Amino acid sequence: MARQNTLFKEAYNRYAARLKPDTELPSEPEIAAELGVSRSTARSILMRLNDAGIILWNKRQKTVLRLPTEDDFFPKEETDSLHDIIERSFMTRIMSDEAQPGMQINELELAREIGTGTSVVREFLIRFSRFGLIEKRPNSHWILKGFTSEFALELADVREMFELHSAAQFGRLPATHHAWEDLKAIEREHHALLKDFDAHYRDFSRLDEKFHLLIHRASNNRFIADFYDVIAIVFHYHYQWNKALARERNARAVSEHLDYIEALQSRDQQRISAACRQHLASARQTLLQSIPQGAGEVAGSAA
Amino acid sequence: MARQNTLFKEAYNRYAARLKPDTELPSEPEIAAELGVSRSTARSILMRLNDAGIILWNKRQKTVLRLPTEDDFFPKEETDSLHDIIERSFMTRIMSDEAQPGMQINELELAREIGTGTSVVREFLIRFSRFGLIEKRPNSHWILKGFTSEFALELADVREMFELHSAAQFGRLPATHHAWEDLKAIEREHHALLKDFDAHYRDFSRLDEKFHLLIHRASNNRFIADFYDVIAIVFHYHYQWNKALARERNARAVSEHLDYIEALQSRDQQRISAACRQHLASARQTLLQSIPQGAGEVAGSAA
DNA sequence: ATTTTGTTTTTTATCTACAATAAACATTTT
DNA sequence: AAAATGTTTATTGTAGATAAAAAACAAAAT
Repeated sequence: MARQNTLFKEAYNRYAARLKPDTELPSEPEIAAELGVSRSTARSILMRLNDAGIILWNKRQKTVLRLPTEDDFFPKEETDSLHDIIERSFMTRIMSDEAQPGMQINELELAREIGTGTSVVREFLIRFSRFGLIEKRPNSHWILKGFTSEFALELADVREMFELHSAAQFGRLPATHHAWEDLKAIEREHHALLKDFDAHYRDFSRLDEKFHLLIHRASNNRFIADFYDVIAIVFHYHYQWNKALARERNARAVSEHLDYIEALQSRDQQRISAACRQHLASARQTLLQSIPQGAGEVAGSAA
Repeated sequence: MARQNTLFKEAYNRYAARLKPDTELPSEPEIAAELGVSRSTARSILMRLNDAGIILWNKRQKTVLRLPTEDDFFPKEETDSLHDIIERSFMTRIMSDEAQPGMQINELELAREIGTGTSVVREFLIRFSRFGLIEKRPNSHWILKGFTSEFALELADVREMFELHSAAQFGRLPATHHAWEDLKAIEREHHALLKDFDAHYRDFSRLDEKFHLLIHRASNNRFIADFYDVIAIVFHYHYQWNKALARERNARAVSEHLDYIEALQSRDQQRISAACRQHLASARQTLLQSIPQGAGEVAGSAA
């Protein structure tokens, strides 16, 4: 098959879930905009809802007849985009113990294991290469550089440069800028998390990402924003993978965040810089401690 | 056809050009290593050299009979890799006046104009997107963000952060490190350039790239190294494109480079930082001055 | 006159096939 | 035995085909 209609299925599920009984649905362009898809896809969704007897569709009239049942939804396996499937599958492999730095990556083999064509895998690898974890030998294979301590150090260095810059910019934002409200909201979320920390400390990673993203946005720089994707993906899989001492780590990070937020709100560049450094230094520590031991010592590609 | 044998042709030309009359050629693996290709490709080259009567090849015996003539070489158009062709073609379009920021990029159209398949164009665009000049709308087209003043400013900001960091690292390199010799050599090249500046100032761009690359290498950071590709490509096409005032610009840059080199050699972090800032500030100026006027304002193309 | 729906066209995402190239294996030569 | 050559196999790079999705165009309804 040339292409899976996962977008349609995913959007269908999304829309079906939010239907309210005995209501009228808006116009096609409006539905499309709500779902973030084209009108063609929106129409396909309406058509299927109509066929399933969930709505009655006649030109402008679109009446919800009943709520969808479990059976009306597409199963979750069918709604993942190919790109997400490959990313998950690939990251799991990269973070596993079998993955040794210096290892070759075989496009065809990867494609077969994931159950997809080679071109998608290929395009994924090209996109993924900007994360610095793999490298291409032209006319030949990819090489896994691996999640090594060198990687973590290089990542942390750039992160520090960028975040110091962004945090300084943040401190210069005019008082009317909406980022200040966003920061307040994030501060409240931190306090809420602390209220019942034992029950909620696992939610910290989401909040962490949100906080740093807000800061990086202040830089208004596409290269910094793009680099934040690298950090986000590394931390995302890193959190999933290394759960030891999560409670202590997160507790420390929350308290550092609160200092950092306070410093930002003071708009005192000295304080901002100090709080930022403090937090990033301990984030660096955390990342380094989670590197699989022995990684980096294997096969330092000579060729 | 599935694939062009441009690698073979390019390597053939390269090898034919360095043949010396009445000599014996080394073993196949040795030739392959010299050319940076696989033994299969090296053998194809030998086979063709033999067929053309340029060498006599019998197992281990490979005697050069005559030097290749003009006709023996493949024409230059046939030795460019597809990737290079696409890059050139695409950069020319991007830098041209017709290219307005916000414009859509059509894969199929690009492929047709370049005379190639869509997959190569697609993969090129994915790779190219890290330069921050284009952006993808998922399930839809690419958008040209364009060579605007925002782009130049964002690029210059990151460049300054990275180069200050790298230059500081450079200053800490042990005296035995070969980078110091490389720096000396580059210093000499600058002086040589100055000797007959009017005749040679156009060679400066090559030297400029070499100099900054040397500095960035000291950072030993893959993200900084990767980012330098962005700078290099922008400056490469920028130099080609904006030749006005080249002499003055280059004269100024050479003198700044010499200060910068001296500062590095002093290993005094204060001096290094000052010289680096000085030079990057004027590089930023230069880049900004070369932005096509009106870029960034999508609608009206002023006369 | 603008918005909505109906219909058609264009473009992207993905798969498959195949030549070029690399890599592996087998045989010969030193 | 080690290195070189000869031969076969595996993998990448690229083109072309096709379904999904977006976009454009046309007709109808407010």
